[in-house]
Amino acid sequence: MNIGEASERSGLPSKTIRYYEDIGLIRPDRGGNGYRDYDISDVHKLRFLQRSRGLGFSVEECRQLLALYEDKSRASGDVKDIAQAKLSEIDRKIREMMELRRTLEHLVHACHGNDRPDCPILEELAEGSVQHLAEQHA
Amino acid sequence: MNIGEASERSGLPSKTIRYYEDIGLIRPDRGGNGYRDYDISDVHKLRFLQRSRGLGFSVEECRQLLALYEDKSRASGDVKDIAQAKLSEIDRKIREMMELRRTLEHLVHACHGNDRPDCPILEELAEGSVQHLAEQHA
DNA sequence: TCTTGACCTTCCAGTTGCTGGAAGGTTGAT
DNA sequence: ATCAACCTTCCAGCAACTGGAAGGTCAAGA
Repeated sequence: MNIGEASERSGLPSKTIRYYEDIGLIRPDRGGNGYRDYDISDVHKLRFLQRSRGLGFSVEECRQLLALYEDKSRASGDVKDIAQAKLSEIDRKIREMMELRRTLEHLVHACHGNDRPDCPILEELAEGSVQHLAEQHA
Repeated sequence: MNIGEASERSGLPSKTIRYYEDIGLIRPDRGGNGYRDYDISDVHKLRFLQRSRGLGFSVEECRQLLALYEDKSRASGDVKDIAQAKLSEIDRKIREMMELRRTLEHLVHACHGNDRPDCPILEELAEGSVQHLAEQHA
């Protein structure tokens, strides 16, 4: 099938599929006209990529997962390790975001939001009461 | 003061400070030797930038906030609007991440993680039971 | 005075993961 | 014949820096 159909079936834009080929994630055949020719197993891989990217795995992690996916002799522990590392990372990001949210909400509530020029949000950004947060992100 | 001291005092790497100048966020003086010369108000702006970036504002949003910060006649409502929009965005991101976390955790728990080749994580990635999630992210 | 090392300068390139557009070839239908 | 809708490659750009090369400057010590 052509790239357009592979795109529809995998849920990935054609541009992205070509990009994945550029970086060596998939290698479809070529027809006599120079068009890429995808078979069903290519579509499987593309869907696999679409889902794992959607789950927050980086392209490099996806490359590892795909290699494990294709390697029938792999150990499931290898996969679990990658997923678990990603889980911790997500937990960390969630914690950071909640901190962020708390600080921002505090600022928003402190601001009367009228037409007068004094603004607690800018004051705190300038003075540094929110420094602990800013540094957490650095 | 030179860029190194401004860097220390603001908590931003010199590279980043030069970059902020490139994109027009600050305009320090230059000494006779061509070195950038920062005064205390430059350091205030840099700290302001460091904190607002740390709070998740994009550089363009920081540019707006900085303009408001410098404009003594601004209305605090303008600032509140920006902060509130950012708050909603963060809420949305947190919700997405929690979804992600839930799915990943499910996968990790389903996987026995031993040396046998069958792996529930890869199976689900391949079969698409996590599709609802992947699509949320697209 | 010379030299060393820590600064500073500019410019160019790379990162991640695509996305957009230009310029052109192919295909299928009317 | 021609038209749209495909497909191809290549080049450029997004955010927000970061790294490195090549070179200028400055202060202190031998």
